[in-house]
Amino acid sequence: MAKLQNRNKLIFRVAVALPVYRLFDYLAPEHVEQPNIKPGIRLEVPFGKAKKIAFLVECVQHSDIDIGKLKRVERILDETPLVSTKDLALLHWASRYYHHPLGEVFSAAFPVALRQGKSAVIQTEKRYALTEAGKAIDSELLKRTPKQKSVLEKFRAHQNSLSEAELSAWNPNWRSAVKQLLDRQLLQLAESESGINCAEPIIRNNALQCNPQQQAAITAVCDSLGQFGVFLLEGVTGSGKTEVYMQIIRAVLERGQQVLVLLPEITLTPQLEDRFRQRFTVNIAISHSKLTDRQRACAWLTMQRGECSILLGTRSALFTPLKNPGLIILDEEHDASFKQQEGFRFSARDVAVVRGKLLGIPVLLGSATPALESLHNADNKRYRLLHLPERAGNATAPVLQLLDIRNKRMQEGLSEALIAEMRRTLAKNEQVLLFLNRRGFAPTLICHGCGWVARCRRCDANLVIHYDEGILRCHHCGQEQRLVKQCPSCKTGELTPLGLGTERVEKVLAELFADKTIVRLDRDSTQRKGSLENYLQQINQGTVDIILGTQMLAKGHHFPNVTLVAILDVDSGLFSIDFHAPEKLAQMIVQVSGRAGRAEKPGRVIMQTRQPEHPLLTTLINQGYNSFARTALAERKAASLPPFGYQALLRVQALDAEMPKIFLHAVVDLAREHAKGHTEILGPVAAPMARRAGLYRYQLLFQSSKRPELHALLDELMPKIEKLKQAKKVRWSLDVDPVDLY
DNA sequence: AGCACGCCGACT
DNA sequence: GTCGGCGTGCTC
Repeated sequence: MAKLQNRNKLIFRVAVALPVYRLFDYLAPEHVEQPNIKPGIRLEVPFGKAKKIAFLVECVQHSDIDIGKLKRVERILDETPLVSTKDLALLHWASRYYHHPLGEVFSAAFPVALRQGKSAVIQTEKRYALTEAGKAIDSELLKRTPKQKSVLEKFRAHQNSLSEAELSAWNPNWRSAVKQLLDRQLLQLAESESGINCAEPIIRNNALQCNPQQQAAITAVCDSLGQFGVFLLEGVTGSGKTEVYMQIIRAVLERGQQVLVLLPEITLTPQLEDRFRQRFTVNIAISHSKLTDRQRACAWLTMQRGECSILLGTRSALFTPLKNPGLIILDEEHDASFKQQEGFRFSARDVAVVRGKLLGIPVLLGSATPALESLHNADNKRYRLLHLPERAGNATAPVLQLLDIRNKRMQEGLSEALIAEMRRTLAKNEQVLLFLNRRGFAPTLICHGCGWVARCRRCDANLVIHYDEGILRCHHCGQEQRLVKQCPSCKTGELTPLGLGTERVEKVLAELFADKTIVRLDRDSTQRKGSLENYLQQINQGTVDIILGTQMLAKGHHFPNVTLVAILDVDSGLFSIDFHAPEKLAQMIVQVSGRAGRAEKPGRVIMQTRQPEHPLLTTLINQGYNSFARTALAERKAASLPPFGYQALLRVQALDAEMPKIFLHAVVDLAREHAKGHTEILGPVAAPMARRAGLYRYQLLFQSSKRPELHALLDELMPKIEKLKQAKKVRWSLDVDPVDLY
């Protein structure tokens, strides 16, 4: 009966941004004819008591839900889909591959403003600039209106022009002063950045001369424009990858096509943007997490309409629609920040490759230290390897050496031999860079009397001493407490800092090199906005002698006058339980090394170690990253680990200590029903950090030598997991191709 | 994810 | 006697 009634009814099957796998059916709005309606458009639908934005997945004639219970779509937000059919196919693929709800995948592809239902018009930001009078006026004349004076000076400090967002970031109460300055004709409305028509020609004629390897790489990709192909550009630091990118981009632009350039989170320095703007006269859009929602929506829409030709962005920009797609570049492809680590856990690198395939365009992956997966794909001929062995210009590669510190006298992590090398370098007026991947003063506070250790109350972790702030801080949940003076346990023992952090090294450096300028670069010292840029400027002006820092030193920044790099504690990276750790350590060493010797002065890299015979280190030093990678790949193969096996990790956490385990046992029972011979179910086991931020954590690893078999299992399993009654009592998420097992 | 419905403790 | 705690269940 119901089925009869349902005939000829137009039903919209939609995805909403919820952590549920199923789709929802709605009656089409009145007077809507199917041929006009295409999947991908945004809709407003009544959902429970609220209204929600939904994405149309398909139009159907029949629903499994009783037609009387269907609600009607409230409003159609887009006349035509904002994403192409091919990109819709990409989103469906990603939802299937990562076993993540389609609505949330759609959500990730749209900028915040659009997924909240705003109309797809570009809200261009107003931009203000000093008038000629404003540039000329002596700011002292404004001293009786101090707010206007400070606004004027702000404009002078920023090339005389600022956007609304930039002003708001500086001082939220800028509007009245700006209005007064507009009235006084010291300020004017400037041309907004987007919407300028593409000027001819698209390139300024300032390309660099390329060496034969660079030329070969450019030719290889350019010959493949207009068709799918993946290229892995393996080029050491300073080998001129960016120049290769730019010359290929030029060829794409000349075909009237657009380029998507993806960069790791931290490397999105203005440096690359500057180089692109100097080279290309086309409109360039920028998209990363530090921009406002409006700015990101603007970048997304201008690319979608073809008003910009190049997009420079981070992971989340991957799904930006392109009117005329021509090329996807993903720089530093090995970088872990391309993997989204929460919610919809996707690898921007892997999805970019699939996108290139669907769009029929080349994908260019670049790195000095390619991921083992990528090298393996090159071995299989799935990717084509392009090699840039030479450093451009006269720069010579840095020399890597191990410094055996066994039984050596150490001063807060610095051996005497290293200190002597530092003095020699500084005497030549050259800079020294010290790398230690641990913030704070010391990672442990221990009682010399009774052995008590300062632990986080909410995590299985020690509290880190931050002397400068007078606190103990947990680096996993952020919890802080006052630095205690007396042992809370025995009340008598002496509290001793154990281990080494950047703060502690900074203090000893200040004693050992009292006449030198030392800069510490880590998350703590660069928290204030712009302070990192400030420090980098000081370093490049040569007013800094010793640079000390964490991970953030390893990426992107050029320090031309640094001739000595020291990695203070290379050993701590050698003994991680995660099988990715050797790869990450080798990449880190090579990346840090790349900071030295970029100019004509040769660079040296000293690694302090108590494991001077460790094969990872000796292979890397004597034979280079590629040989290390070969060895590591052979080990992965022997153990059937990725990329020779396929993994998915089900993570669970809950306030209750037992629930995660109980839930995972129920999952294992379900999984055993479906698992085939090539797939193993490992666990449940406690997560390496069994408690974090007050939640107890367990995990279950699926591992298979056959990817289709693993995915078939997950296809069956995930909807059933969702319905498990224990699932409501825990927070769970699936991570396909996990890159860290924490 | 929100948001409401639904049974057990400290308050006017 | 009520206000409200967050456990559980649903959303077309």
